[in-house]
Amino acid sequence: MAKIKDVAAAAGVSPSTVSRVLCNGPVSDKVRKRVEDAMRKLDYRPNMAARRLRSQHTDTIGLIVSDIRNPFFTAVSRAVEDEAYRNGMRVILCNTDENPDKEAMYLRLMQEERVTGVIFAPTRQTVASLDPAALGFPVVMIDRASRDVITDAVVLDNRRAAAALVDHLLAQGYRDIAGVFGNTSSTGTERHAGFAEAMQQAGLPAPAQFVAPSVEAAEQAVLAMLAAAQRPRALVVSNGVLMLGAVRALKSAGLQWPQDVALAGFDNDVWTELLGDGLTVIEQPVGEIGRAAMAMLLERLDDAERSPRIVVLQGKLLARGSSAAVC
Amino acid sequence: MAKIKDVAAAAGVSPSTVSRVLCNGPVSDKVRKRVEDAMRKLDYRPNMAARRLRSQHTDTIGLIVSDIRNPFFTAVSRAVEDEAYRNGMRVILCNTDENPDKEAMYLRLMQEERVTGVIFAPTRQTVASLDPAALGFPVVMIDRASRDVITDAVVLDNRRAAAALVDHLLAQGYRDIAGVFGNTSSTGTERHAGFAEAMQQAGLPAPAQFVAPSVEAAEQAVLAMLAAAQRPRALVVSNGVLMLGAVRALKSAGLQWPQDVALAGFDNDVWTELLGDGLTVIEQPVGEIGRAAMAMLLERLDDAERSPRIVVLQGKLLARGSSAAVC
DNA sequence: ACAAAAAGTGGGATCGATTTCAATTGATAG
DNA sequence: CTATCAATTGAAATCGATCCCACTTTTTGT
Repeated sequence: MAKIKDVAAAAGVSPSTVSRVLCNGPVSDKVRKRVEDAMRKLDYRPNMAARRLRSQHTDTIGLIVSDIRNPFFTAVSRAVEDEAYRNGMRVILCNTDENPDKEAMYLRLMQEERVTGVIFAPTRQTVASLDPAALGFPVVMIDRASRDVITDAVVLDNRRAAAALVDHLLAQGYRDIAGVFGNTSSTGTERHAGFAEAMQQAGLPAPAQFVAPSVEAAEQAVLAMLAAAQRPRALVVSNGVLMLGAVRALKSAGLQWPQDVALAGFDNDVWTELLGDGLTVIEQPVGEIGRAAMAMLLERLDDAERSPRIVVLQGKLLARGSSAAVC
Repeated sequence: MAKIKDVAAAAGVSPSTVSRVLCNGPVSDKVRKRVEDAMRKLDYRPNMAARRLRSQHTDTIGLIVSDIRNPFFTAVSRAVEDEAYRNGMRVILCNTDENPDKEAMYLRLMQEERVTGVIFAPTRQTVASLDPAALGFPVVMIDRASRDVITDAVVLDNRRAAAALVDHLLAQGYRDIAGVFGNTSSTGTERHAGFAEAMQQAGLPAPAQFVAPSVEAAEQAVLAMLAAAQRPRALVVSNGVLMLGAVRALKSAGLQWPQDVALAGFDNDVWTELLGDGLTVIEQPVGEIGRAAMAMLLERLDDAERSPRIVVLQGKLLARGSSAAVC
């Protein structure tokens, strides 16, 4: 494979000059053309490892999420990658399965890669123990954020969104409402807070379950809730993955929604509108979240000193059949 | 940030020796421990760019798919990444949107990265024009493959699977069966072939539509088919994305399945089992596809000379309500 | 106990680019 | 026509590791 020296020789210039046309340095048009021709002729491909080593910037960002199969993260990832490539950067994607050990390992990996920055959806545990300053690269958190702001972050207004679901259910006439929340992320905590607050404001108890963030865990939990002495009349579910579990539980218990149990949750996954008359959900602006995260990262790279900020985006309530008022 | 020289100095050894403990070279236990302590003390992180440049292997693979948001590719990606990280390799993910220009651009990028290998789901157009030998790295195709084998590949037995769907529908008593297929990938072509063959064997006409691989395109096409003078009694749909379009079309046309139109397709996406009594689909072994692709790549790296092979995996027919016999 | 083989270690070249600095060329002004 | 300055270009150092080779130390066999 041709290297820069070969191109230089073929074009009758020095390697420095070739490098300059590569980096858009000052080169006369005549020479530039000659060099570009030589590159084409030799089918030259600059060696990224060499460039990165010498130039000390990798133009690579890390994207660390729990599981790319979660449609929320799938959509965010796609947006992040589009933005990244548009800005000439590469993306390294990591799945942590909400496992703090994997998170630590991938953060370490990011250091070895000397990434320009990282977009990260951390577990609560990691967020509590993380020292972003020691990492050596800026971090933008997504979906989840630390209580006391230390890094940039892009999150949904989770409390408000959860409260909106509750208010909607109340308006539809439901009273016995229970909640199911993920137990590993701050998102679950926040949504629970919004749920509890809204219920309290209505003078109602706010029974809630915290479960592992998997379909199976949610299914089990919801099955148990449905089998309880007095089953809730409506369910608020903290995210799309758990919602899938809830739907499975209802189906296997032979229950209908909203007739037997109303449903409302998060994430406008493609299938939610197809089920019966649709599931009522808070739609998250997934594309915008990814783009905003990438934009914040770029701004941070421009100005390392500016104080960390949190972008809070609003969800959109899509009221559908699963929370319809029962006659 | 500490470099290898600093570690060497701190441990009182030469850089060569530090490198040896990094690469599991021959080092006495005593010295190894001293070096590891120094690494810890200095919080040393090897510079990947430097290692890659010097060692001439990047331990990086490219994964080029049309869209990570397609659940099929999401699942395959996850499997590929798990395997890759298990083998100490990194993954660069690229979305091409079935666009040959983007495919070419990403392949070029892979060359610049000097990737160890690439796992690639190409469009028909690219597969036809691709010269794998000129790329400089091995390619394993997934989901799609060239007619005349030039590279390793992992694919589904598409003809058989499509035929299985047809046979199933026939067995359920359906006769007027139409097909909807993607027009950019060999997968669509193959599945159509299986569909047409099976229909022909039954002495039936095999009306088929080829559409762009998007939900919207499928929705439009199916709407048109449903509005036609004599609408088909059953639909075979070539993949999960198109199936979503078909379902939307049926819904918006106010038609029920299987009462008005039976449905059968590909990809056991989570939601397919939740819709009514479930959608009949061919389940692809998505995890296995990813793992097999990664395994083939590793084997190829071991032995560049062995002749290319294609791994053909079988799909599994999940007969559900959408293709039930109507009384 | 001694020769031969193996294991461990260090020195210095090297991977392929960018960057710094100095040199050259060309343009402009006086 | 020459002095000045800006625009191009080249030479050589450098990024941070690995690898080859030579040298020293230890182990093994007899």
